[in-house]
Parts: sequence; C-alpha cells; structure tokens
Amino acid sequence: MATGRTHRPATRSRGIPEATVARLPLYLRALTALSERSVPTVSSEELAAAAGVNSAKLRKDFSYLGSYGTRGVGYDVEYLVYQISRELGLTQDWPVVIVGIGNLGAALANYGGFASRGFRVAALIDADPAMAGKPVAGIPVQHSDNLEKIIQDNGVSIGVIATPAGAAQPVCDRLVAAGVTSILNFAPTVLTVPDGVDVRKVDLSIELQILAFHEQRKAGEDAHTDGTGPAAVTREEPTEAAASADQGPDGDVPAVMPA
Amino acid sequence: MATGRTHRPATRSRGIPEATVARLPLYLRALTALSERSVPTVSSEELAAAAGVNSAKLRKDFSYLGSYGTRGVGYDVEYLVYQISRELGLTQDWPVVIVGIGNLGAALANYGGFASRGFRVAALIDADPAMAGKPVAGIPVQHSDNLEKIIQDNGVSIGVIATPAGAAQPVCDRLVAAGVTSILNFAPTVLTVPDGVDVRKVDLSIELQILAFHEQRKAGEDAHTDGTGPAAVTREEPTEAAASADQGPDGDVPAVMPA
DNA sequence: ATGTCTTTGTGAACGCGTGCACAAAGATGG
DNA sequence: CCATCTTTGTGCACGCGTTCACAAAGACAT
Repeated sequence: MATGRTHRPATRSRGIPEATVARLPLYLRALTALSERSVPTVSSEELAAAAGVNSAKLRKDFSYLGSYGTRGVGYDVEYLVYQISRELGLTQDWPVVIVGIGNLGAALANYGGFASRGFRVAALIDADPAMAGKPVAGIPVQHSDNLEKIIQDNGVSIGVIATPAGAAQPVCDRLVAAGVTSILNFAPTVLTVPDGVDVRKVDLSIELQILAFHEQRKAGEDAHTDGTGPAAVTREEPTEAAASADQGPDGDVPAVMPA
Repeated sequence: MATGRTHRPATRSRGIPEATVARLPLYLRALTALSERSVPTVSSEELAAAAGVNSAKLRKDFSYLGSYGTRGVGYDVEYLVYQISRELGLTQDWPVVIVGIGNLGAALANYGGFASRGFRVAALIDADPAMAGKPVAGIPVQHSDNLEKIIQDNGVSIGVIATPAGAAQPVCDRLVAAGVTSILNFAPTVLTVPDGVDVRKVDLSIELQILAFHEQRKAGEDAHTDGTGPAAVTREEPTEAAASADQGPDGDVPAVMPA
C-alpha cells in the first residue's frame, strides 16, 4: 500500500500477496518473543492473538509459504522463525545507509531493531560539513560528497532518507544513480524513482491527520452529549478563499534539521 | 489498515472510505504547496501527479467530499484546502502529548509538521526523573507521575507513544484511562485497547523488512546475471531448530532510550 | 445562441483481501 | 488398530478499493 511507485504492477511476487508480506514481520516478532521464552510450538490461534490478527488470516498467510504446521499440534516456533526470516531475506546481511543525520536520523541510527535483524548501518551521511566525523551511535558521520563511493564500496542497496523535504528528491536521485534500489523515505515528499526501485514512505504528519479525522468523527457522534470532548477551538471559517495563510508558516517542515 | 484494533467494524465513517481518508493528507500537502505558489486552480490530472496517485482515484476521492470542482476548469485550490482541512478536523486545535522523550521522542517534538497543521504539543512526558524539567524543543519535559493530570488539564485526546516496547502497554493503559482516545504508537509492540480507541502504528523495523523482501526478490530474479548484488553473505542454514539464538540479543530493541 | 473543447463526476467491471466454515491430517489414548 | 480430538489448510463468498470509460456540465470563442 505504501510502495510509493505510481504504477505498481500488483507485485504478487512468487505468489505471496503484498498484504501477507506486510504481516510477516509481525509474525516474526511474535515468534521471536516465543522463541526467547523457549516455547516449542504455537497454535495459529495463540500466535494470531500475539500478533493481533485473525487466526484464519494467519493460517492463510502461512499457507503461501508452504505447509509448515502440524495438524493437531500447531507450528514449530524455531522452524517458523527460520522460514519467515528466509522468506523476508533476513538471513542475508543488508548494509543500509542513512542520509540526513538530524534528530530523526540520529534516532534511526540508534535504533536497535536495525542491527538485530540482518540490517547493518553501513554509513551515516549528512550534507552539513560540521557533522563530518562526529560520531553518532558510534558511527562517524560522513559528508555527502562521498555518497556514491560509500554506496558502491559497501554494496548498499537499501537507503534511508531522513533529510528535509527539499533535499529528499536530489538525495534520492543520487542514491538511485549509485545503485540503491530500495528506499525508506521519512521526508514529507513524494519521491519519483525509475521502475525497479521500491520506495516506502513513513510520514508522521499523515498518521496524525488520520487520527484527527477519526477523533473528530467520535466527537461529532457524541456531539454535546458530554463536555469533555477535545478542546473544540474551531477556527473561524474562511470566506471561501483565505484558508492557506493561517495554515502554517511552511507547507511541511522537515522532520530533521537541515542536512 | 493500521487501525490496530483486531475487530475494526469497517469504519466507513459518514460514507468516506478509509482508503480515501488516508490519502486526504497527501492531497492537502500538494494543495498547500500550490497555494503557496499562488496557483488558483488545478486539474485532477495535475494534482494527482503531484500527490503521486491516479487521477481517477483522486476524483473519486473528492467525490466523497462533495462536488467541489468545476468541469472544464478544475478545482479551486484555496477552497479545496479548506474543505479537506475541515474534513480531516484540522480546523480544530488538537493538543498532543508525547510520551517517551528519547531520540525518537525528541525528533518528534522538533517535528515542525506538528505545529503547522492544527496539532500542538501540549506536553512531553518521560519516566526518567533526570529528564524532568529539561527543555526539549523548547518544552520542558514532565515526569510521568503527572501524566493523568496533564492529559486532563489540557483536554488531550491524542497521545504519541515513543517509549521502549516494554513500557508501551502500561503507558497506553494510563493514557486511555486518563481520556486519550487516539494513539500513535512507535513502540514495536501490539497495543491492546478498549473499543472506541484508535491506534495507529509506525514501525521502522517492519518497513525495512518489507523492503528487504522485495530487494531479495529482485536479486533472485537477476540471480547470477551480475556480480554487483547486495552483499550476499547468506548465513548458514540452521538445522531445523537453532535459528533464534543468532537472531539478535533482544527480540526488538526500542526505538528510544529507556523512559 | 450555438458549437466546441476541456474536465469533472460516476456507473460498472474487475481484482485483491478477508473471514467463514469445513474437510483432511495427524496426534493421542485405549 | 480404531476412535476421538485437536488443529491445520483451503474452497468459497463477500465487500472494499481501483480503474476504465463515458456521459454530463460548464467555459469559452465565434
């Protein structure tokens, strides 16, 4: 759903539905937790509850991977962890670069989930010369002049963009030109990439706006049945054409400091 | 898709499909950019290109809001900005609390996109006493002991959780008990909430794993037709039950420092 | 006023994802 | 070896979302 490409060819890769792929990491996390508690097997019912999904859906998802369960018993936790890891490509080592080491970039660099699952932060890159050499999460930041060389020397195919919105597309272009074929974009912009390159987007502002929509709906349903609703400071309605002036100083401020 | 509730009642709220709601912020961003450039009208084709979607989809989306376009001309930018803002509830003032002021929490607090669109960071909350009083993004961090009072005093209905995984559910419970009905969760955990509370999840690790899947598939298709693929350091295959030991020190490390 | 041209709004078909419900498969006990 | 019980794997139906394709609507020129 968030592949970002305008013309996604319904990538039912080797028969595994996109929706299923999106849930595999969820299952993997639940299974890893069980594995740590040395639980040998789980039923689809239990695992589904742990992952927060329907048990029928889970069984169907697993059926795309093959028949890894035992009827009357359930699934072997260790075996399933391995199969899902392999399916997701996590048995490989994926070097990743993070471009734009502001607040968010630093948070990502410090994110433990990277290292623990086949991902390795190969380099941190920022356009600010003052950042160069400064260690973040134990890794020295490199200047973006060296971006292409870094990509090629490390065989990087996955890039994370955490720059301001304005810098995102140029950075994206350089990443792609240097050989990156998968991009995780945190900048609030639509990225244009050539075919064959995957883009996934994470947008904090959008998530909040969706929440606000539902929140407003809730408040509307309970309308004046309680006084404890949200601070209903409804702004005055603009007269058909004067809305954007008070919309904010800038369309969408980047999630990070200038890179 | 990420509402989080196990049993989502297909919330076709007032006839607006969930998928459409998820795209409205995208349109709004593109429209705001046009508005800043003082563009008076746009066609569905132009706007769709800017938002990265199909033009027919865009028109259908707008049709759920009403007939705001003029045939032969297009849509009035300012008017549409207002209509979408109103539909999303962004003409209201939404006080938001961020719980867990680690790297990620700080990045969120500094995120300009919050303030610019009806969202106001009402408070930053952390469990670490050493953080209390320390200003982050110009706002002093408050201790989580005061969580309930902060929520109620500010009429907060939207909470952002950026704590470690272990702390997320307890924090969530306290937020809900204090009156929060919408939660944006950055912790890598499935949150359980009562009916009527919306949860949206943002999970960096999952996004990366989905990218890795597609990346692996690409590499598999080009299999040994080039040598420049990803660093294909395929780990040795475990003998059916020994996978989780090298899976990483901890199931899923929180995105932030302990709160 | 009339015709042409552009662009919207939407009816209809299609495909994907979800969930039910059940048969098949294997474990387990006697 | 047979009966019973549990749990998987899946056929099927349904609903949502996407896309095509076109008629209706308005602008604009003559």
